[in-house]
Amino acid sequence: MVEKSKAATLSDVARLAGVSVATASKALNGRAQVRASTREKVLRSAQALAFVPNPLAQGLLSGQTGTVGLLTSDLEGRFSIPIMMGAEDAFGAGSTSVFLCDARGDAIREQHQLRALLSRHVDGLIIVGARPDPRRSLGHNVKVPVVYAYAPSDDPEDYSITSDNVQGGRIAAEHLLNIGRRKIAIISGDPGYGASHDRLTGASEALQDAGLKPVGDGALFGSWSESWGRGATRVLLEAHPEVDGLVCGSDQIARGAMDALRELGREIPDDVAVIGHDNWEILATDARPPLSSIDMDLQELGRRAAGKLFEAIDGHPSHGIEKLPCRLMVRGSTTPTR
Amino acid sequence: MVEKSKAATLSDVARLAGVSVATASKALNGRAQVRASTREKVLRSAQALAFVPNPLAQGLLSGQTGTVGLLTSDLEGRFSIPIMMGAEDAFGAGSTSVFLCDARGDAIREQHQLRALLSRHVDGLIIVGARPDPRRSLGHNVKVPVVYAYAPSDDPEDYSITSDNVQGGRIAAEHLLNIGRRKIAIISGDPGYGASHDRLTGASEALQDAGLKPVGDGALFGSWSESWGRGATRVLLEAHPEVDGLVCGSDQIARGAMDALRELGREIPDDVAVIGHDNWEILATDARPPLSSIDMDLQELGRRAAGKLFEAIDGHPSHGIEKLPCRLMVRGSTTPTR
DNA sequence: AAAGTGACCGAAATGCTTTTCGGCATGTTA
DNA sequence: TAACATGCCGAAAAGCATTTCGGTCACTTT
Repeated sequence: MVEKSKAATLSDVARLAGVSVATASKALNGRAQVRASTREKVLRSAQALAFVPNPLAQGLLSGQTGTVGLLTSDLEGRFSIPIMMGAEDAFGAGSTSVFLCDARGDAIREQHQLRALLSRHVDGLIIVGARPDPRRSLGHNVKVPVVYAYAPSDDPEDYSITSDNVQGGRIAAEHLLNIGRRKIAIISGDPGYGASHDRLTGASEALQDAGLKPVGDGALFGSWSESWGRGATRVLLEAHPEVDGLVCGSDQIARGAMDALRELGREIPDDVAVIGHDNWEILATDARPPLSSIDMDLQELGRRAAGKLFEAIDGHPSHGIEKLPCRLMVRGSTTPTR
Repeated sequence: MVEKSKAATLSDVARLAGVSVATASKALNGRAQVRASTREKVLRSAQALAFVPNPLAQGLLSGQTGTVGLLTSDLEGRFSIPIMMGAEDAFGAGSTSVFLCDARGDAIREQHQLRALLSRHVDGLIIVGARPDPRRSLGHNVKVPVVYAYAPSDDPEDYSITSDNVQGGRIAAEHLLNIGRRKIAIISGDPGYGASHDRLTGASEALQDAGLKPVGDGALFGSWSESWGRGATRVLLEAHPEVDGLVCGSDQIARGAMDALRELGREIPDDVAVIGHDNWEILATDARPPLSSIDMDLQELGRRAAGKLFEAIDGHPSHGIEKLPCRLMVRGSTTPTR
């Protein structure tokens, strides 16, 4: 019942309805020059045969294929996935299908995939980066609209949408301020990532606006790992035992920090409140206590990217870099019990 | 330089080469009835124009589109991703493109996506499940080859490839035996998952083969969470302090168990060795000590699924359920230091 | 020299849908 | 009633690559 034996064609429908294929086409597409009764007949025939127009033939004629390419530089990256979901969500709702390609972080491979997609005459492209730092533009000789998601293009003529890490860092720190913390330290992530610096900038600004400075020198860079979180926390607490709030560059770092705090005998969140970044559910919800975090709303980012691509395909392209604000997810690690 | 201004067609090539489109086609496709010098001319023209045959036109004629559908029931599930990568890897190497669809675990939505894929005349389908329990078959009225990955079909006529959880549980326990542990307990996961039972079965068999029985009653079911791992470990150690090895149903459980063990003052792995399942890098490698685990080799599973789908498309379908063996990943949690 | 044999190339059909344009028939107006 | 307008439908082309089949030309054979 999923598919008829041999996929009915338009001429099958026309024959059954007793009209020409031209008339059948017009009837099905709502063209004007068809009598109501004729249209009715055609529609019933199409229904009976479970007719679905062949997209290949349609595309051959119109030039539009109803497909888009989703080219990720790295499928492993957990950030690409929600973006893909959002995009797939937005497209799937219409009648657009998504070609998935993974470049494995390899530029050669990316070129290859790109050619494959273009040869299939995709109507547009979404380029999903693995990390939120700028990447090289595909250039203007690609004749279909392109939207860059997560990793913005280095060409301001392109349209890119990425996460607002400065704002994310800001609301993380503001949240700790809101629950009354004043001795707030910041543990950043890998200094090779722009996101590390942006998040730090945002958090620092928030503290500054409150007339405060981060405890320590505010430039604790390391890696995105739990062990860095543990190590940094120990060093930090040794030098500044007065710390009562910790803004961490990622959830992994926060998990490590929480481990270290527990081993140092600090209660979370009563002695020290901790907030992470990324809202990586599996790490955040199962922590002790559950970890508050900053959600980058990546699925929404994917949806927006898809929406912008649609607009560009319809002839209304955007330009520049759009930053999607992050959202605060409050959990036990910043909900004082006393 | 990525794409010519307007996509050269075969007749452009033919005109430039001074031959007919028929001859040009034959020359490019290696057909016999073309003089070598003519073929040469055509090839050069094609090169000059960067000619790529339009897959739409090709597909219209041949019935084959060079596309397959990848229908996942749940993109969030971290298990689908490596499988997709493997499949995309296998297809991308050839000239097949992959349509990605996410059913969000909804049967209605799945039907919708399925129709969309079939209307696009995909040459085959890979159905990726979110969990390794059997799922309903799509049935035989789908006229293209179908391969089920991770979640097997309930119809033995279909071809499915899934992870061998019994074998995975077995090698986990065997590994602990190999490093000399004899008081081994098993903490299973969610009893609603067949994988929980299978992994338990495998581990129990291994112990039995060694003339041992699992410490406790061997039926500790709970959930796939860290907190379950913590709780179960505490209960277990209270009743059976002699435990020296722990087979956990997942890496999350193992992480929880390790937390609890540390709080109980047990050294890992010297007092108690711990092994998880799934080899979820982010949890396993950053644990203290790094967590040994069982890798389901999901990327290979995806590649195999793609390979089998190719064979089926070529007219050589397989049937039944194939189980892909798991691999042991040894890390610090089972590498005694004294 | 006439008939025959390959080798090689091109016209045309195929696959399916959409669109344009011409044509038929009915109804309307002078 | 003749001329015209309108509404509706169908033939045909376009979009592109592939394949079949018929045809041309050069060369061989008798």
